[in-house]
Amino acid sequence: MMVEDDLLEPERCEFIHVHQDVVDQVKENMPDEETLYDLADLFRIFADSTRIKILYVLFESEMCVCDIAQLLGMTQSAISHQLRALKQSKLVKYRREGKTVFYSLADSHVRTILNQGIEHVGE
Amino acid sequence: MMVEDDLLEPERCEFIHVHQDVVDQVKENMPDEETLYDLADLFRIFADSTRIKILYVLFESEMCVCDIAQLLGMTQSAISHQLRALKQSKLVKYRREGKTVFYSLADSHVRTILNQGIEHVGE
DNA sequence: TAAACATATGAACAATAACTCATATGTTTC
DNA sequence: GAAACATATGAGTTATTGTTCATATGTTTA
Repeated sequence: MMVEDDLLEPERCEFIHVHQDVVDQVKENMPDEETLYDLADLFRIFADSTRIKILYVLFESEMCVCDIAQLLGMTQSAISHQLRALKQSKLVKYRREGKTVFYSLADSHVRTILNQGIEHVGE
Repeated sequence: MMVEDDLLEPERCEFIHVHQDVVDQVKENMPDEETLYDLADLFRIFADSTRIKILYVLFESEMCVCDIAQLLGMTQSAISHQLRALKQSKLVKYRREGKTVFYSLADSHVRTILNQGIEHVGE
């Protein structure tokens, strides 16, 4: 009739081996769940080569959607969708000038993050 | 009989507006395709909160798979799969001691990248 | 060598996401 | 106001991925 608890978690070992103070340190320094999800969402933006290309383009100059599409050899629609993602993550900002919308980098962390990435992959 | 070329690319504007020297700068500073894919692959590893948690855990101490699973309240299998991804990206390294495998951080860039991310999301 | 334990991994499933296509919105010019 | 242009966006399709489940591999001890 009674179901044993340990039967429900068969894949984890029973005891933790590291010292309690390490466990405490981990819990103290671990960001809260919400921050962790925000972090993952942010890095997901960098996890696509099209978006990385757009960021590299914007390193040089602010630019309209049309020019970015031309430069990267992609459709206006595809670029616009990706700019939306970059905008939502506050990595780029924009200003309108007549029919044209100019995008530019919004954040100084972008360069550092990409540079550290480049260093890691070894280029 | 002949199909016009411009009918095949209806979504891009015809001309590029920025000056040629900007175009040249972009092409000069843009990493090559392979590097861009490697970069995207690297950031894809950071794009998951489970893997970020594992990295934060390893900030404190090297640790066995079992302890990481316990600490994060997840199955051994799930953690092992993610450690594999982290290993393949050379973000963690491991050493075997009897039945136990200890994982630790392999790269100093990890902290910088995560710290910049934290700063960006504003914590 | 058998049993117990720690870890790794293949397959399946559900969820997410990039691009395309079609179309809508916003702005300027005639 | 209509036409032309620049940009944005919803829906659909295909591809990718995180977790679970079952099981395999590797190590120690009896």
